[in-house]
Amino acid sequence: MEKSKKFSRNKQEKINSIYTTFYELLNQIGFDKITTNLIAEITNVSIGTIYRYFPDGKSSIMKGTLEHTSDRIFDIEDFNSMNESNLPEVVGHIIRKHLRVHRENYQYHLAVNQAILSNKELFKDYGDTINQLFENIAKEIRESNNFFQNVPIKSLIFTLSVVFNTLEALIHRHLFITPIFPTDEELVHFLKKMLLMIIIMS
Amino acid sequence: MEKSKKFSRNKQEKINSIYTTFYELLNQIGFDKITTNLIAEITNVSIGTIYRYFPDGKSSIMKGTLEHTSDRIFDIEDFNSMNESNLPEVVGHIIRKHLRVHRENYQYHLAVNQAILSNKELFKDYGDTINQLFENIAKEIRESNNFFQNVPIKSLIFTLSVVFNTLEALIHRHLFITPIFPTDEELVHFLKKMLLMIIIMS
Amino acid sequence: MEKSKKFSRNKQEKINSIYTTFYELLNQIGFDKITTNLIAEITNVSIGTIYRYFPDGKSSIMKGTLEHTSDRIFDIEDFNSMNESNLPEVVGHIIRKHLRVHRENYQYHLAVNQAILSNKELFKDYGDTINQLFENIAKEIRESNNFFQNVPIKSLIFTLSVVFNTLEALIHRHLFITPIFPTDEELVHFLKKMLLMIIIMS
Amino acid sequence: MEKSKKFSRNKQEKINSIYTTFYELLNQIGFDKITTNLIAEITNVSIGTIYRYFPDGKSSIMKGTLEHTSDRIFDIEDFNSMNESNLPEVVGHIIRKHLRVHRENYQYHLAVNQAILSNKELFKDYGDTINQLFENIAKEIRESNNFFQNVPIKSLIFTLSVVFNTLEALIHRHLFITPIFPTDEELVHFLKKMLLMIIIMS
DNA sequence: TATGAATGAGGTTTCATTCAT
DNA sequence: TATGAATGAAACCTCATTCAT
Repeated sequence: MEKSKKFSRNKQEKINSIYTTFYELLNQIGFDKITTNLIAEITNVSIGTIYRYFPDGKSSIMKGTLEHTSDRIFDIEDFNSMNESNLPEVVGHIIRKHLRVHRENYQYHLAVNQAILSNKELFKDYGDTINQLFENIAKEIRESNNFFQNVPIKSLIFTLSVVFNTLEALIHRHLFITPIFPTDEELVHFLKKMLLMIIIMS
Repeated sequence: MEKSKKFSRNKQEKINSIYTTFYELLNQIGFDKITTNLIAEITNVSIGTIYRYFPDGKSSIMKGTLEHTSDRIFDIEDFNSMNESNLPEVVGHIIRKHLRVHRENYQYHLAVNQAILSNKELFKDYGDTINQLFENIAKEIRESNNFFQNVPIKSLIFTLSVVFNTLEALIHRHLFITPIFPTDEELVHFLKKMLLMIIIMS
Repeated sequence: MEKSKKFSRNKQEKINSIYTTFYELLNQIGFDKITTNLIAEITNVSIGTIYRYFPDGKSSIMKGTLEHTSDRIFDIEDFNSMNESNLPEVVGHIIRKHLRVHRENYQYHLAVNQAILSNKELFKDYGDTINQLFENIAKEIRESNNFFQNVPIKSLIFTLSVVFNTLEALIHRHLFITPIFPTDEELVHFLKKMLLMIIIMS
Repeated sequence: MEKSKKFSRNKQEKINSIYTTFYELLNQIGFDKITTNLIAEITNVSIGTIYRYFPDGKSSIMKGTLEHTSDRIFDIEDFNSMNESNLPEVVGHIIRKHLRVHRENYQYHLAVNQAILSNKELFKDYGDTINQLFENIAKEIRESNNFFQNVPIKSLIFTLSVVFNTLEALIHRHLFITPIFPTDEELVHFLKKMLLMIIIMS
């Protein structure tokens, strides 16, 4: 009954299902093979509608997806509970979590990387979003955690960024290019040492 | 009749110039914008011929290029001269060289990464080639350099591999995803500390 | 509630602003690039409303604009002041004015010509309007100007029509197809001679 | 038998049939309604082939057609036989011929005008072609016809051009916009007077 | 009566690949 | 073997028009 209507009006619903379809397609066939027509067909939305909400087509949707799906990169709680004694433990936890998230959304993260490589533009805003996130985390952990109080805020943000980039870079290579260590646990062990060193040295 | 004959090259010559053209085009316009017709035109070889030697077109050529151009990842000489006292210096040299090579062949390395992500198959042989290279380097430097003589060969290979992967991972992220440090020199400085740590700790 | 009500106009007001928008758009971007959606957006009227008043969309609006904007082709005053001695002067004035109006509304006149060529139907009424105009002018100038009193009315109308057509034809070609003379002033000079000849010979 | 071949190779034949199809379509449905797909379908040539020979699609074909069909605008013979005594006769002949050609290819000339108005670019080269033609005619008639010998060549070219433009402008208006005279013969009579005047006055 | 979200036919163009010569 | 003209599927995107609200 609902279905027989030719024009169904529910803007947000449509946008969401476009995102959902896109996300699923990323996992199923990868960024390169996705076309606007395919998205339209699967979402059961007309191409016109897709271009109404995403004027640049595929790349607009990818851009939106990056922000929309913007997975919790770091949970602030992890940092808040951090202190001198549990530092290694917390860092280990963060690494493990990060690795797990990437494994669980393997195809998605692969596709995001593909998308970034084929269109750096896409990543511009995402980069800003992440930097914003670092600033927020830095502020919060300095407030709630006296362990970080005498670290200058700028320095804290920068350290966070280097840690994050190192983490991402090595996990990316390990998962998508070639395994750096025979087991994930060895990678975690290695990363723990590296990241602690970065934190301590800065 | 003999005179009017066009300058005709033999099979291998043609294949080589296809590779050359392809490599140059990668750096000039990037993987996405290369078309088989363009390769044919520039190489002065017919499309038919291209498909004769590379039945899958562009991706065959990319695959071949990966093996063909397999750039000297590490120069063995760099390692041979290495000893306890000049270790930091040599590592710094290697990092700088690696970074420079990637910057100078930006599009090529970008394309290689794209190719790997979209077709892991392609990377299989390349991975083996690299592992082979590590073994060779390990053997050679143990022979020529008493600094490494009491390190077990397996351990040496493994350390080389971790160092290389870390180096590649961070340079890749710095160049293709987002700059990790404001300047290349800061990245080099950071990498130097990291890699030395890895070497020392192993 | 009353307060939040948008400023709403009545039917005729809307139609008029659609015409105005259309006319401005013609001169700004040309007929081809105008879309119904754009008209709606700029006029601040919904597309639905546009289709309510102009069931055939763009071409309806063009048709209406032709009648609505029916620019003063000839100012009767110009003729009224005409006499044997100032004939060349007045003719020159009319030509210059005509040319200026076309230059100033280049895109509009271009669009009108395009519209006529692709849909002669559209021009039917316009043609009648113009003929009516000639009759009116002929009558008026005969009444107010004894210079034309002994010319038979039919003949006067016909002469007016030939003059007008010649004028339009040459200005049209000069502006829209290819410049007939290097400068506008040379065209005016040429047209003056031609039109005077036509007038004298008839 | 011939038909069963999937790939038939006859470059020039294909180009010619594209022109033929285009010309016929101009007469049948007009420039605006022609699409590359339609041309391809009717000509029985793939779209790819069309774009191989006409890289800008429709407008390339129109451009080519303009040059290809470039109807004999003036027959040089008409001018060669011209002298002081038969001038009116020859001019009349040229006008009648011109008018007849336009009547016989009404739709084509209409379409050309439409095309020019919607894309002036198209006309650029055509304009040059015509100017070239005037130069050639001017040279030839000065050589073969002592009637024109003491007219400066520049002046002759210019007069030809003004005559041609006036002729075209009025015929265009008479045929495509609104009849200037009740009968063609009256138009011819009028044009004859006008053109002779232009020739004499210059 | 007014709105504007939604539609989708229809146009343009590209390029990997085939195949007649 | 080599050639390159020819193919056509498939991508992109626009915009006139419809219709649920």
